[in-house]
Amino acid sequence: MAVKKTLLEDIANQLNVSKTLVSMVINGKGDSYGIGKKTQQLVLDKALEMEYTPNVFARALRTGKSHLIALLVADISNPYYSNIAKYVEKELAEKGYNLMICSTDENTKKEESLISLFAEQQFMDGLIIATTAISGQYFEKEKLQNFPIVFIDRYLPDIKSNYVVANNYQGSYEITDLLIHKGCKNILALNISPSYISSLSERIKGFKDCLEKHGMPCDKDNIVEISFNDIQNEVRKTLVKALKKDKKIDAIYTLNNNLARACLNVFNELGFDAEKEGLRFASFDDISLFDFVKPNILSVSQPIEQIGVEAANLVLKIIDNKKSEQKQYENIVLPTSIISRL
Amino acid sequence: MAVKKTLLEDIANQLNVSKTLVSMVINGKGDSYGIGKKTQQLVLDKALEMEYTPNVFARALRTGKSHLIALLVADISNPYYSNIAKYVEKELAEKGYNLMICSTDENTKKEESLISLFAEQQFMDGLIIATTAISGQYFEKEKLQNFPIVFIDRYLPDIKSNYVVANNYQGSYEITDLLIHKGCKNILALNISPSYISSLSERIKGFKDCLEKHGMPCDKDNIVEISFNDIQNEVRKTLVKALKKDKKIDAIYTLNNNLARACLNVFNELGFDAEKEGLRFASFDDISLFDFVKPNILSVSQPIEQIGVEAANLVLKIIDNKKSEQKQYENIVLPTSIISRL
DNA sequence: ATTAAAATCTAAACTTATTTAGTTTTTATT
DNA sequence: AATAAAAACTAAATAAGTTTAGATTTTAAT
Repeated sequence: MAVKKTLLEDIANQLNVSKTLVSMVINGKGDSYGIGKKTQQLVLDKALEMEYTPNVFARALRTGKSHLIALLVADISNPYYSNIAKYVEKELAEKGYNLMICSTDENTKKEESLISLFAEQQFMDGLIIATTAISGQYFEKEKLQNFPIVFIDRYLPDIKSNYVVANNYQGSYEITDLLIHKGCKNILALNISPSYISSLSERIKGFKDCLEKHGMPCDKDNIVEISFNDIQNEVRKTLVKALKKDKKIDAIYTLNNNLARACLNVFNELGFDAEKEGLRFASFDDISLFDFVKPNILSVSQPIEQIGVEAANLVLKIIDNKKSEQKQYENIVLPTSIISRL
Repeated sequence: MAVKKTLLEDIANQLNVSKTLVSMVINGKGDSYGIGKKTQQLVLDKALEMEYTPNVFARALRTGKSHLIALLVADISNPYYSNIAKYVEKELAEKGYNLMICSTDENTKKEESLISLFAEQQFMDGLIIATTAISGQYFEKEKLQNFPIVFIDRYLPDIKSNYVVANNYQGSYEITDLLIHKGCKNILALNISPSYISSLSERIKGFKDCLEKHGMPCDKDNIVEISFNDIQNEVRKTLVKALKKDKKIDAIYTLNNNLARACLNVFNELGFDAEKEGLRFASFDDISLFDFVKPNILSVSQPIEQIGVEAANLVLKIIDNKKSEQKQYENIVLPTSIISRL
């Protein structure tokens, strides 16, 4: 009934050679092990004929390499992550690796249990992660010390690590600068809490520094933290309050695409026309559909393809370096660009 | 230097029992194999203390089960797929399975090689796929006969299979009906070629049937096929021509979200204001940002969460049924809803 | 105190590859 | 033809679990 798979041994039996030899040839080590040319061809032909595909598990068990890389993100349905995932996958596929994508739901416990599953028994050869961790503590575990990890989007300032991130500080500084040049005097920045995440804290820093440089005050009312679990409601409350204040705001700057979306929803709910009211709207993260959204969105675009490609190559590099024991860290910071839509 | 992992045997040695016993207890089969209660507790405690995590490969090699499900989609950065992925992942995680997501780039060769890798050596316990295949031929391969596969989004009419799809026919019929009720007399439908894909052909059928029912002509000019590899350019050409024709079109209906995006791009390029020109815009697939896009988009929304959840459960069900040898197919067709935005 | 029955536990086989440490065969040299 | 060197090949160990078949040990019954 069930078709049984072709094994190395089946090929060996058909050709009256050892499975050792077959294994060597299949793995392209025929020459280095001094297997005769004709024999090699025979094996290759027979393998094709019998539709041989190696058992991934037996191979990984023996070699300790799975040729799998995991990508852990908070939410794969977020276009920022799913676009990165696309490029990571593409780049890895070219190098003979498969990618396993998992969502952690911004849940640190889930993140840790996945890392444990993936790393501790070398299920994965490496890991690319947009971590939700507060501190680097978990990653200092002895068992993770030798495991190739590349952080993307965010890094953990308290530990040494390999990471690939956008220049969040500069992007944020520049978009703030643009708003100010367009005449904005009272900008409301919406941030996500928990805001310890490096990318967010740097965006905030860029925002503050820019205000300061222009001699503009930045009181508490200018930055509101929205808690991740209740974005929509908290944004609504915040906007309703901010829009009817005496000292009217003339720009809203959301620190990520989820917040931008939430704001747009509130505008719709309230029937608020930002453009008519002379309110500028800016956001970190650029999404392709922003091109068609009203009001116009000024945005900071991250080099998504580059982040994906660099992260993939960095993790492979670390895997290669593992043999040579020297441990050093690479930190890649990529420039953002401003999409001005005016 | 490198920390060595805890093995079953390490636990066994510490407790002076056999690794057989440890394995049984770890797998929750202590009772059924008649292992004493105290012994079980000892093993569990020791395993925790030594931070034991089983080697996934050794286990999978012996049992033939990996507890991995693969999700193959054409493009993970398409929000339609990434949203489905999110729910599939969530549902599977609850049942103790991990999901591996891969993009095929609408490339049939890549799709086949991934399926071969995943299925033929039981790398994966099951597969959920939005196939790019033209026919069911590849899936009739003997080696795939016993492999749990669930099609999503599209199915292959020429073979029996398990699938979970939206009711493309009805969704398309309804949105066409809505356009007509709004007074549209000359609708331009943009389709993707290759259009043999079941979801697209059914959408076209719904469109045509609805026109016919209303006694409206549907000549060749009403449906244009855009080839997948050059969407943007072909859409531009098509629209430029259509907008300056004598018999002016009064609605555009794009058959998926990629086409919608391309149309919006062209509107922007041309500075064409659809609303002012009295042109309605409709699209199959609803994307959350459509809420804020100008012109207003009438759309067919697919039950994304439901598709993900049903697909996950169906593949698990097939895996369970495999033992009992009876082979029957489940075809789940879920209703769509119209988002009218007027 | 035996013996049978029930309760616990274990040795060894098994999963499918890779790798080590050889062995056998062929070729070249004297 | 004998020997050394090179080329071609292989048996067995190994990776880390699970499962089978059977061995002990304990308890219960006479």
